[in-house]
Amino acid sequence: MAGTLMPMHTRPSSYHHGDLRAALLTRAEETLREKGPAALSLRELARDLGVSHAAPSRHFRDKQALLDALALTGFERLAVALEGAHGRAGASFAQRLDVIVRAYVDFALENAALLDLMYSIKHDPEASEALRAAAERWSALLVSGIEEGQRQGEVREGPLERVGVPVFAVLHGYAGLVTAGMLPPEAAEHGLDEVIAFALRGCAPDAV
Amino acid sequence: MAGTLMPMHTRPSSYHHGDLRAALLTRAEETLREKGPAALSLRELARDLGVSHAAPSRHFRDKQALLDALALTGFERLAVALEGAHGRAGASFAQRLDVIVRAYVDFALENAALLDLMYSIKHDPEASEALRAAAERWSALLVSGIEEGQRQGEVREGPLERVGVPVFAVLHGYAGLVTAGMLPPEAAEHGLDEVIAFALRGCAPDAV
DNA sequence: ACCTGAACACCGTTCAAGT
DNA sequence: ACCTGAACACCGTTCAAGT
Repeated sequence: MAGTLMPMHTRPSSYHHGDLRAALLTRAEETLREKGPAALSLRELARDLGVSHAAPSRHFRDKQALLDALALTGFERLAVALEGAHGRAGASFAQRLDVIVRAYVDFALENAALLDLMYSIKHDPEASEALRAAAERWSALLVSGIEEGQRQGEVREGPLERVGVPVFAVLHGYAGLVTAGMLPPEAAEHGLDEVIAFALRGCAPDAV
Repeated sequence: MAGTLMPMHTRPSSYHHGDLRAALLTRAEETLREKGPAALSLRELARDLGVSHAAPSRHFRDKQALLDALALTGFERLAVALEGAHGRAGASFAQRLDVIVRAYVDFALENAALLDLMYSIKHDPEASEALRAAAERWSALLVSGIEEGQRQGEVREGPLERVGVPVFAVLHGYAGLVTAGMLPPEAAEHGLDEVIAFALRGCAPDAV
């Protein structure tokens, strides 16, 4: 679909034959990972890619728009990672929860700065629509897992949002504590196992 | 419209007889609350307080130092709020947990931007020492609550860090989800009750 | 001691102009 | 269409100099 006659060998002066937008996002993610959010500057991004400092504005209205787009790709990658893990999980609720929790925490550890960005996006009425949709793609996985667990009798009854919220909270909170370095290393060691066991007890039906 | 009644009883030229540091922190907290972290600028702070833009550097080595100090005051206020709530709590573990969780979430809602800052501080070997101490002042409350609960037989046995980490995680995660606006209003409504019940089940001893 | 004023090297954003 | 170059109004940080 892309330019049929475009030479692939790079001519330095017009290297970005239409994919400057993608190149900006890729580079932004690299510097976010390597140097943190404070080091993200449109002008430096442009410099790195060999375009003028005004070029990015053709693809992102302002800096926030680039951050929004970056968060969006983050939610998409998170969804892909979790869907992959879910596909490899066993049939019981305990197995699915275990696999999803581990995949989420793995993603958080490998993309700490990006995850932070994802949850700190300003909620413009416009951008948040797309973001919420992307975020829901993976939380739907958690929700359907709980729903299935209820059918199997492994999860207590109750409205989905209610049973799901606490599980979402432990997950999100543990990932946040670990990536913020708020847990001493000893606690982080087996902390994840404890969190999973804790969540399972919290989800379990009342004894009869 | 503003000009005529200016003087107050403050001499505009040297109002800060030694408490510029405190004034900077107070004003920083206000603009953090009102206009968000992106709007925090040393130069604007100085302008607001009627000093030169170089004056803040006498009290804070750089911007990060001011943010660190701001986070520190945040942890101190959080500790005070939780200790107050804890003092008013009942004798059972369930009552103490309820009171602490609600106080934490209240603090998170009233100081969303500040809490964000508190947990996103760069961990310089130096600043993090004081920060960790301040953070531990309130988490010690949670830990001793759990310890007491174990003595009362309301909380399952196990090393403190392990039992405490999941509780800390739900708390932190729920507060984060709410302040980030990631929960639909219906879910936020009774979400807190569900989170507390969930945590209690997670802490409960195994049935015998 | 505490603060000022100027200077430096950066920003994000806008806009006429080039190709 | 896509990008450039200059311009504008901001930053944080440093430092000689004032009081």
